[in-house]
Amino acid sequence: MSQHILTAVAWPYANGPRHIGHVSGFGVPSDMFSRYQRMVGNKVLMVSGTDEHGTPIQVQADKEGVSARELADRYNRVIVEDLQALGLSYDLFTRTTTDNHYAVVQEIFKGLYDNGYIFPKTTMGAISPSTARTLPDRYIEGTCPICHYDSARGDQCDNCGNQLDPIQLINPVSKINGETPIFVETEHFMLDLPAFAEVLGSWLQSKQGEWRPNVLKFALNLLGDLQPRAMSRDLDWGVPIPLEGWSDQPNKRLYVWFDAVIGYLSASIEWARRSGDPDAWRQWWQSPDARGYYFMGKDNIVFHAEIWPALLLGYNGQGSRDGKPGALGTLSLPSEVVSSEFLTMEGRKFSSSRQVVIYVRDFLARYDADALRYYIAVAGPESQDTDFTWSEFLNRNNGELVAAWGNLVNRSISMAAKNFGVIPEAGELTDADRAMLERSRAAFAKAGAEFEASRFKNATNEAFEVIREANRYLAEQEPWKIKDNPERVKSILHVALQVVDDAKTLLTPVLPSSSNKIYAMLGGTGVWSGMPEIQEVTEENGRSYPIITGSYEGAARWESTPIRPGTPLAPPTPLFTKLDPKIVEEELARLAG
RNA sequence: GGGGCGGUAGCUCAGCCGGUUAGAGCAGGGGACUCAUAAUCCCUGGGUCGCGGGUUCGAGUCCCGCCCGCCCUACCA
Repeated sequence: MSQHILTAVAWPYANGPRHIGHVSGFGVPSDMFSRYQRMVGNKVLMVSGTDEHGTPIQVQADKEGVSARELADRYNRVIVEDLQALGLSYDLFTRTTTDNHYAVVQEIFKGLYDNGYIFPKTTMGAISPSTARTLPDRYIEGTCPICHYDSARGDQCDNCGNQLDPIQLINPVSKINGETPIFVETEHFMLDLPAFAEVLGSWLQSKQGEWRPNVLKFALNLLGDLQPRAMSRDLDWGVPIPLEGWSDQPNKRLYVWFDAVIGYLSASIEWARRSGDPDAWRQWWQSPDARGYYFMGKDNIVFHAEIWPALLLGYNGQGSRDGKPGALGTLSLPSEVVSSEFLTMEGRKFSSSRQVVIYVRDFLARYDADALRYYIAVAGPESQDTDFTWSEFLNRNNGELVAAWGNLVNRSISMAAKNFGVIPEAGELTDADRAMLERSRAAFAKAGAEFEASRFKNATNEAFEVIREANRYLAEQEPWKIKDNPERVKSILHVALQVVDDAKTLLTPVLPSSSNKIYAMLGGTGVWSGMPEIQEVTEENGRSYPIITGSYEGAARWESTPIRPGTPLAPPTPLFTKLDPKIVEEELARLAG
């Protein structure tokens, strides 16, 4: 039975290029999941985009002397190009600065407001006297009033760990320009999170045994101490507040996180409009059979397991104040929140400023996308922090991708091409032949269950066990030694090629572009697993921007497909590039400086 | 300070509800083979499962304490 699956992928923040840690946390895992789901016949809608509002972008833009929009435009394009180059199969990758996004965000805000879940509150905020801009707590530093540590942040003291209000700091200064902030009264809209405590609690309880325990535990733990949370900021770079007396205020905008999570919905709506059926998004958001999977790094759990569900519940009128659904109708909560851990770089945290980083762009300039995808699949931060090292990358690439998998493809096809020029027909099968074929067929159920559960390491390893078994099979059968028995050689190579074909299917979610190549090598026609493309689109207001989209209706199915004897075979060219061990030192030198 | 996660062979990691001699891949050592990007295959050495207690007939596997690393702590996405 075909199901509708929403793959909601965390939105990369557009204040700079993204590094391989980012894509290992959400991009590649969500793509492997989506490709697998499409192969089993489900209707996947995979959406994301760049997150472009908020203070960090404004601060970065000020530093560079450009407008926030110019900065966002620049990095939106860089990120779009990088994610496309990685082969991430978004149905739509858009951005948060579109008219559509603004409209959807404002609709959600109004729905929450009308249902009584958002209320105004006056608080004290810090502003910079020279720019008149609000300073977020993070950007204020001073002496801790409790332990007298001299570089406590406005929100918390790193030394004693106490949470602070920036107004308590002794000698507060702006981290941006060193001036002393002034504190003024300011009015903001608060989301009434406590009104959702009960319904969130029972919703989370119902996910017991279904979600990863770390995500669930974390979310349940937060329930105990829910406080109203500000959903607006004193800033001009953001979505205006859609209420009379507020919408025209140049310095009141919705909090960036409020608008960012709504992107999943707005992007779905934008995708539907572009597809020609403006209501098509409802099949993923309003059908009780549809499932929504959200992929992100662990730092985002609170927004996806707590705040986003609360926003949806409030919009639906399902919190303790009740209410009724807004104009879009009742919206579905996440089915699953899949959070990954963090990748570190040669034992250290990624840090752009300290050059402990490798950007996706730089990586792809020197290495193949599938090489990175493979590393992430098999050694990524799936259930715990993992360390990226260049020597591990070299080993994985040369020892596994090239030596085990690439070589199996190469030796099988090249023997068959050289001896017969076509895919040979099998004669009578031996026990060993049948065992080999059975082993590879059995892998579909096993690896499939692993992909379904987002356990990409296990899924990939299952495929590699088939590959190792196939190399062993060839070593034992020794077709090169029985040239006098061509019928037996045909059978052996037929079996080997069938297993190669199966393994390329098993690895399609992980290695789409090399699987496409193998598909073509074995005589496949048309598209096997679709690849994303960049399209330039123009808004009604005349602004144009790049999106990632694509048609992913390929031939790829999650099953063993019989190869067709007689199909012409050309001598193969290597699939993967073997790397010179010298790259390890070269890359380490780049890191250092 | 509070919460979460992790600490298993040289390296990267598997080890659901506790159950026979603790596993894989890579690296190391020895051998075989030559179809293949000197790839592949076979054999092999190697572990006080962070530390200390406890529960149990029996504990990497459960409980308590401690040490170390990482993440979050809600105005960093």
